[in-house]
Amino acid sequence: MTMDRQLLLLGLLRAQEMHGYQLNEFIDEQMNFCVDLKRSTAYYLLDKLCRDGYVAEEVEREGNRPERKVYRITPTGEERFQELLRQNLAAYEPSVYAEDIGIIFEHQLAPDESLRLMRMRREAILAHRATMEALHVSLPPSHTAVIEHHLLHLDAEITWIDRLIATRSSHASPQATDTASS
Amino acid sequence: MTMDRQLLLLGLLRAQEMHGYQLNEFIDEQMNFCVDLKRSTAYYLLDKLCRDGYVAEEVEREGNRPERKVYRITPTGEERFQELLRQNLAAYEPSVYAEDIGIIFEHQLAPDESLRLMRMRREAILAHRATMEALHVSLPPSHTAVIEHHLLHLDAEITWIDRLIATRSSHASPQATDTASS
DNA sequence: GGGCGCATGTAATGAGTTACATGATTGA
DNA sequence: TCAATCATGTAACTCATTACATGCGCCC
Repeated sequence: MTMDRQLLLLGLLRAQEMHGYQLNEFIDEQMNFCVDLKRSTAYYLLDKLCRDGYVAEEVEREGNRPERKVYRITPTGEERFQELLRQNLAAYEPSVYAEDIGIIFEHQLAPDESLRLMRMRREAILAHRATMEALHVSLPPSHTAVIEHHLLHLDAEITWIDRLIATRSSHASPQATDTASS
Repeated sequence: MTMDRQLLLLGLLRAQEMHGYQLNEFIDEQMNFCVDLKRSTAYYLLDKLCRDGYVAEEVEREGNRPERKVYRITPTGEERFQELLRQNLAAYEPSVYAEDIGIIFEHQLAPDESLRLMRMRREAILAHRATMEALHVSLPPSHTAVIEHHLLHLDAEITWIDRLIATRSSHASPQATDTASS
């Protein structure tokens, strides 16, 4: 949602004033694993925050480099940050999962094929989990809680797909049942 | 994503041809817990599926009731369904979680308040979990896998927030630490 | 005749992305 | 001088939602 992106930008600018490019770099390098925010969208949002009075922009130029707009949070923005943060921490927004739709219709495929596809998904999840674990050591400890959050959800996803694979296996042809363990 | 909504509509129409209102009712009553699809959006998507040749519409009127457009899947639509289903089952799309953003800045609140807010969220999650469990018995067995999916993710969410609450508790004032157990 | 249910939409808006445009500096 | 990096944006588009519009039938 929009509010979370607003919270993110305000929170980052609160810690340190920045220009757009710098902010984008930071997000791309440090937060790509938990937020999805395109560069132009960030510029667009910064502009909006500015129009709403939550941040102030000041044009600056350093030597002969291209001019940059430095954004810093305003007192109204600080209030907004507090409000959004409290809201975010206290609320729970039920998610929708794309996986659910497929599962509703899954039984319309032959068990063998269905199994094959679900095993592919399983591999994809495991691969993603491995990269998350790697981040665990490479990123600063401030990210630990976030990474653990992702790992827990990934484990939930694995548990679920494993159950599905197990129940489907009992309906599949004997050859197909064993492919994963070979 | 769009593709999953397309898959959903095609899958439902594949099982049984329907008119828009009927489809909307079905989704609202049987699937509101796992998909979020507004009525006008459904009409809009049906129209789009029609223009793309995946479904055919036929105007029908029963007695004197308002006329309705009955949609049924075409052979191209059937192919599309197969393709989307296979794609959905085999792929894993990493999620982004709104909760992550709040946690990144959580330590900027006083531990007492942070705790209070996280406990509120915990309650909200538990409440939602209870309604999910209730669905478990009230909905047809075809939904079992989907509900279990949600329950697993909800449990992950609870485990996570409990850990956060536990670590935060050690920094909070003694009175605040115990509020939940009273 | 008044309100509810059936049935379909449109118009306006918002949120976000993609692809492109611009122009300067730096280093090979 | 050519490519890469720094830095900012716009224009066009898609997707989805909200709020509203319409009109008939049915039942009290």
